Amino acid sequence: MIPWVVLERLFLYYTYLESLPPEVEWVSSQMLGDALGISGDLVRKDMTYCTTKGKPRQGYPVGQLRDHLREMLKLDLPVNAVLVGAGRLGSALANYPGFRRHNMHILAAFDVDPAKVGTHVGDVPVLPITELESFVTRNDVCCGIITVPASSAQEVADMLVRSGVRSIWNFAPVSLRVPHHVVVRNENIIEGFILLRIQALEQ
Amino acid sequence: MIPWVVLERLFLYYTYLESLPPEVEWVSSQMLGDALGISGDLVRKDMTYCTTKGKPRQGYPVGQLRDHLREMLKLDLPVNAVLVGAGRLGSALANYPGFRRHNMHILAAFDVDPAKVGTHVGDVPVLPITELESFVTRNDVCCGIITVPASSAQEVADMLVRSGVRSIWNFAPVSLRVPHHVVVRNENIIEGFILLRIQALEQ
DNA sequence: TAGATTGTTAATCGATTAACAATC
DNA sequence: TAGATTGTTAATCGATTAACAATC
Repeated sequence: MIPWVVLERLFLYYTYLESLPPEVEWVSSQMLGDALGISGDLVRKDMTYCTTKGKPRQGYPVGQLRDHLREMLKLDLPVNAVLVGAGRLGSALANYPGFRRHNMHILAAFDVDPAKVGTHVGDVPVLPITELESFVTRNDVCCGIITVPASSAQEVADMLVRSGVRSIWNFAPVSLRVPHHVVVRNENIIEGFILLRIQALEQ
Repeated sequence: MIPWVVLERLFLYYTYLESLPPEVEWVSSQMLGDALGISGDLVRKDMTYCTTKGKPRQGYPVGQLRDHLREMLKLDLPVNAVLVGAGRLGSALANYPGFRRHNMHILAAFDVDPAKVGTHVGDVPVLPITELESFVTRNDVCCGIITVPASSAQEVADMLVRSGVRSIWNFAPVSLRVPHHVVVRNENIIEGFILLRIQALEQ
């Protein structure tokens, strides 16, 4: 119901509020916006999605707003995920401290390489890809993270869909085809770079 | 001049055209769109930014369009970059094969940790952070990639700006403040996850 | 009180979709 | 020719910005 663009900004607000020292009790739309490169107008508009109300001349109550955003973004709800592809990127993600802090639990990584099976990436065990589907089904995994090469990404996505995940986070540089009930987010690494270089070269 | 959203899609088109077998000589807007989850209408609209023209009943000439997109996106122009932060994510990026394929050269990585200095991530040498500014100035580096923790990201960004990079690709979960002439792309890893979990949980 | 800041409505802007004549 | 597909214009949609009355 809340548009994605708004959700993204709500999460930015949340992160910023978390970073404030505890003695800061009020924050104005202007302050919030300036810190994040967003106009104060837009911040106030976004706030209409929150039940937390501001006060003229004071702004918004930091603690209350932060807690409310935390609830809206469901940050307290634990979510189980698996990683497919235990290469360097997979390993980096498995160890990303932000995940645990936000109640995101990567239960296992899967790989085709027999040399990797049985090892760990961080403290995440690497299992054979053949066990992916039964593992997902048994462990209430709702999110699959794809960090395999582009050539096998679709195949992995199909396996994840079959095993019942509701969302896929794709780091392979391809567009995945999945049924409507599965949400996909493409994180096309190279694309960011291309855009940056174009911008930088044009100046 | 071409809007970012369009540039992103042009790159998707390019990637798709590259993946086609050589015997495919023509591609219609419908085909292109279907493969990428984009409407044919929008594909044709995007094509108005290209000088390559399509033909009624045939579509667009694959080879010509691909070459033209390659030129528009300046994929042949080599670009030098440096990596700041030689942790797991930095290491994953240093070894990402797509960069070299797209003429993106990561010349060096920088880190504060003396244990890392002198080693390599992939075939990229790790240098002390104190040498960052002089290295960037001497080697015509136009892009800095930040993979340090959030707490030191702004400091690193300031160093990069001082040394004259024109673009910054930021993987730390903070909003960076930089002058107008520097382009920043934030790749806030955790944000993608948060959005996915909300979508998946709401269904 | 005066002034800062909210909450909300109206105006603007830009991107996508729809429609359709032109064309091979 | 008939039909598929382009290129382009108009309509729609949604997001951001501007404006301003309400309020503490």
